[in-house]
Amino acid sequence: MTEEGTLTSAPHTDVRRCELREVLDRIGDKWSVLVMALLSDGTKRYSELQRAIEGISQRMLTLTLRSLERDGLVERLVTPTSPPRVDYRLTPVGETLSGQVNALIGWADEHRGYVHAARDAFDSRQQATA
Amino acid sequence: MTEEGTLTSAPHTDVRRCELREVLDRIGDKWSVLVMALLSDGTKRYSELQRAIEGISQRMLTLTLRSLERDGLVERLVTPTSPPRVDYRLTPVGETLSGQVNALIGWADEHRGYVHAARDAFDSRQQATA
DNA sequence: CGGAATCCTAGTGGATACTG
DNA sequence: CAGTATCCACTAGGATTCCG
Repeated sequence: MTEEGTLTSAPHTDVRRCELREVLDRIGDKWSVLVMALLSDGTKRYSELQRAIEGISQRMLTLTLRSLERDGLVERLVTPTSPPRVDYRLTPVGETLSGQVNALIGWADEHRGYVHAARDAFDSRQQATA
Repeated sequence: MTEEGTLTSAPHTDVRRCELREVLDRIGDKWSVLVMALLSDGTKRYSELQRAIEGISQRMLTLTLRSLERDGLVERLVTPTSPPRVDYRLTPVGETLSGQVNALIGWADEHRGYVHAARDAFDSRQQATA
């Protein structure tokens, strides 16, 4: 311990850093939470998701669903008819994460005005400087 | 309304989609929440953050701090001495977001075992197929 | 000390075409 | 319908250098 105490703070920060990164890697991507938000309304087919999300490519929808399935947050239900039918739904754990995300949306909802105002103020300050 | 009702679900989803994207863009990047987590322990200097986060480049630390400041989540306090001293701290709103992030960490903590297990199971299933 | 500017690479994700 | 495969563009972010 070469003279710490003043610079490095609470060691628990380091511990939590790892899992923090994990969640963020999980939900921080472009589509995962959007898919989960839709599935929180109930089971949906692949094509339903594709149309509902609008802007997502087939590639990304598939990749997103796969990784959600891989992590046990979404379940894939295949009905081997012709044409095939595949439904997706949240697992119980997926629902809990969806709940957390909703809390985050709540925060955004509550503070969006503040953030936008701060942003505008900052930008005009910058322009004044430039 | 050209035959909806069966495919597109709850319209509130669309509404929330936007703010959801905004929060995620805000906290989804590589460093923002890490910086906020550190600042939740109290005011810190630029160099303290740089050493504490370890792995962050000067460029990214500066960019991260700037965007957090821009959104009114972090405050920048300059002491024009020589050499200069700059401190950063969370704003009250920044603290509330930090709280949300902590909730997310809580979720990760609680379910990390489940997610890892699901992941391993999925991967070995894939390998069996291949 | 606390940055800004420039350069460059790696990974994320879009467009398109093809398949069971 | 529900994907897979390939190619390509963009940008987040790292390394380095310079500045007040």
